[in-house]
Amino acid sequence: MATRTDAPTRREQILKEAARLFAERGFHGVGVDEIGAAVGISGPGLYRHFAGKDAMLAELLVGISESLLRGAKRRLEEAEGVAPGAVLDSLIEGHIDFALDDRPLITLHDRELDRLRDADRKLVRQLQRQYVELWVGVVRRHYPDLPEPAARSAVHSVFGLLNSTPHLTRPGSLPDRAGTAELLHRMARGAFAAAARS
Amino acid sequence: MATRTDAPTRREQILKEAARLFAERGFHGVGVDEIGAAVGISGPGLYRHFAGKDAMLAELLVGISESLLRGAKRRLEEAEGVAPGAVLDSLIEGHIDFALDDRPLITLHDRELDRLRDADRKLVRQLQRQYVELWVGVVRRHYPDLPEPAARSAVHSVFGLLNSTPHLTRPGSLPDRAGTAELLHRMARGAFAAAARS
DNA sequence: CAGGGAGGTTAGCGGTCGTTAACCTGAAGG
DNA sequence: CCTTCAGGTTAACGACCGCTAACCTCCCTG
Repeated sequence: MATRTDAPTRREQILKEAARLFAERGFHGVGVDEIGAAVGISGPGLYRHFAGKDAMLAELLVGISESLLRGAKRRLEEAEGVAPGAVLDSLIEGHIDFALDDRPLITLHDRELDRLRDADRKLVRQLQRQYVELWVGVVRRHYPDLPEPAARSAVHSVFGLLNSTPHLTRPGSLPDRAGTAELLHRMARGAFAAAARS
Repeated sequence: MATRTDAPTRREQILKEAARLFAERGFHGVGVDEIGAAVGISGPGLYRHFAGKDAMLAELLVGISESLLRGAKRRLEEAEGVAPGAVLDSLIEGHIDFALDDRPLITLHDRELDRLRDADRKLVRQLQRQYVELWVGVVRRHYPDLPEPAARSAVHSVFGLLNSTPHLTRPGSLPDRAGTAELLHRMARGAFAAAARS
């Protein structure tokens, strides 16, 4: 995997700033002029790169959903044959990395879905559903006695737990990334274990 | 406690519908005409009851925060002298009841805070902080070895877990309220216990 | 039975927002 | 050296939105 060292393209700059602004003030609370100003150009200049404001949100949400699902699939394949508990740990770790490193995206992910055009929303929902079902499968392999509906609820709840990071430590980045990650990981595992103790 | 049987006032109708709409489409995504239509009057008619759209959101958010804090204080007092674990259970139960019965409000509570005027936002934040600190105190009494910053992070994360209910079961009300509540309760307890296992 | 206030109505104003149109500019390529 | 084109610019349009103004209509009350 070529960890990119080249400068980000203008499109990428725009997406990054748009994500931050959308997460801070909501999709309808941000004007195109603000997004443009955040990357040093003026509002209408954005239309050289995107068809419209909606298209930016769509690309962000589809990108997140695909990235989450792709990462989870990769971790599932890599863990072929190992203990199901280890696979679950790997999924949790991946989700925490995402939540800690791409906080605006995680926020948008479950907050602005309904602002999408029908086709895009369907796609994002489908990707999200696949991601959830992948988790449900792993959880049930590790806790065979946990009924499927309960497992699905538990997965959603653990997502809520892991996605709570944006609420911690408002402005500056987290004080102790490793410690926070480890605490979240332990809590997620504890929550699943408690869900399985019928 | 006089469980009210009388009809809701117009103000209350408006607040309820506004909460639902704000939660569904975001504060900026809802027009006053829509809110009016939801209670059978037209947009400007709302101004007989509220100073403006901002005032509705402010009243909603202050109301939620006060209600949560008041309930938690009451539960804390009622549990004078009992085991700290039981107090924690009572707090969890209260928060779950709120999350299950007032889903739009719980959604607004951590989503639209930044749309408030400065004075209102300060007030709501202060109430939220008191609520969190009350939880932190109870958690630390039950798990004395858990350091305070970790306890605070754990409380925020458990809120994320409990507040995830709006994401479960999209349209209709939950299939099994009691079962859902019990699952959430167990998971919250498991998450706290895991956080305390250094 | 006057009258006055509570709670509506519609018309419209001023501002903002997303988007388009028309134009400009600097760098690359034949 | 001329052309082209990617990537900007400003001006402006149309739609929408929050809110006010002006008016109406019951219903209660002295």
